[in-house]
Amino acid sequence: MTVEQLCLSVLYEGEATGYDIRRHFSEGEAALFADASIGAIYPALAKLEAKGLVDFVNQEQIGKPNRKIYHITEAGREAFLAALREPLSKDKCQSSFLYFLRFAHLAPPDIVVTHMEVRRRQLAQEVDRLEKFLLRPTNNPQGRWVLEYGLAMIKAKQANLDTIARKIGSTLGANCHAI
Amino acid sequence: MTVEQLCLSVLYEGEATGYDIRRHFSEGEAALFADASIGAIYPALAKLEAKGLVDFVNQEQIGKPNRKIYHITEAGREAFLAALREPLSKDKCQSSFLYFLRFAHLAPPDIVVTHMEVRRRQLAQEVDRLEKFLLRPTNNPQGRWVLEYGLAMIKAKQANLDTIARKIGSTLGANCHAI
DNA sequence: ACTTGCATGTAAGTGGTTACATGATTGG
DNA sequence: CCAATCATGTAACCACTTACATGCAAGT
Repeated sequence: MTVEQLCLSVLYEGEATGYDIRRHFSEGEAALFADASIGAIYPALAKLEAKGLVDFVNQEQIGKPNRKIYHITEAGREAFLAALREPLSKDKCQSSFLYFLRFAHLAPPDIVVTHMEVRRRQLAQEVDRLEKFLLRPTNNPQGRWVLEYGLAMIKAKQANLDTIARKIGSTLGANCHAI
Repeated sequence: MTVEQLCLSVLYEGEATGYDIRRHFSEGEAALFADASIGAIYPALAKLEAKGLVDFVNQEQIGKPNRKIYHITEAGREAFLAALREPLSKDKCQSSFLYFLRFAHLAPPDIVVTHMEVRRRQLAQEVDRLEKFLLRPTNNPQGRWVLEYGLAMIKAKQANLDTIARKIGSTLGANCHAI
């Protein structure tokens, strides 16, 4: 799952600019399983073009910057399908929130409360976002699976957060080592 | 969540060698929210020692290599607590499995089936592992929260996998573009 | 005989991130 | 008037991964 492969995967399903691809991984459904920053996407697209896996058309716009609209080539399709047959690397997840929670008894209670509230808000927002995606009728089955997976994860996180929130009062009150 | 901070967090709760710390993030509960490779841990410990945040005792063993047993210093404790007050970076998750699933209709059906089976086995294994951890009576409340969180996530993943497995036969059979 | 576990460490290479540069338009 | 959105790109920097080097003991 390098940025190059991720770009190819987006272009497999349709034309896009670097900027479009970025949005895919920040706001789109692809954000559920990967990330790609804008500073990584542009060099990746340049490399893909050098390899002949993608090409682009320059589109001039009035009042807006030019866009390079990228398309996957036949060689690109083949490369993508070939990559899909390779063994999967193991999933990684890195949660600063969970790390914090693990040592919550060492942090000032007000910070704990703030982090919990922020988390709650973020999760609710994410549920909204995904449910809107699911309402759109154009999703293919695979896209829906991913969205449903994401939604299930977030709802499990919400349930967990509630459980912890209930426990946290007594525990933190009792043996808080923080200032 | 740099490797240095992760090392500090482990040493805050007790002495450990670099090797011990590695196990913490590969087999321990900390694996649920972070990762740190052995090649990153040793340099991190050296830097922490240079900063005076940790120190170590050399322990010679018979029939086994020497161990450097690291301890956190008072300055180290302060640095760790200070870091705990800083804003949280957002959680990242990268799932090759989900990426594959998103494009499963383009992969040969036998590969899809294999990946699903491997996934099922991995999830079951992880449930076992976490449940054993939860049986141990020595966990502090925060440790238990993390474990329960991890368990809830995996069970949600299992439920989801079952749902998809049921759907996958019809969908893949109908519009498989793969060879 | 071979692999795995224990245990430390280095060094080359990679695959990013972050910040910067540019610039017009739209909205608060 | 300032920030954000659209849009591309570069370059310095960074943290980490991977592979290697070493070596003994115990299990298969």
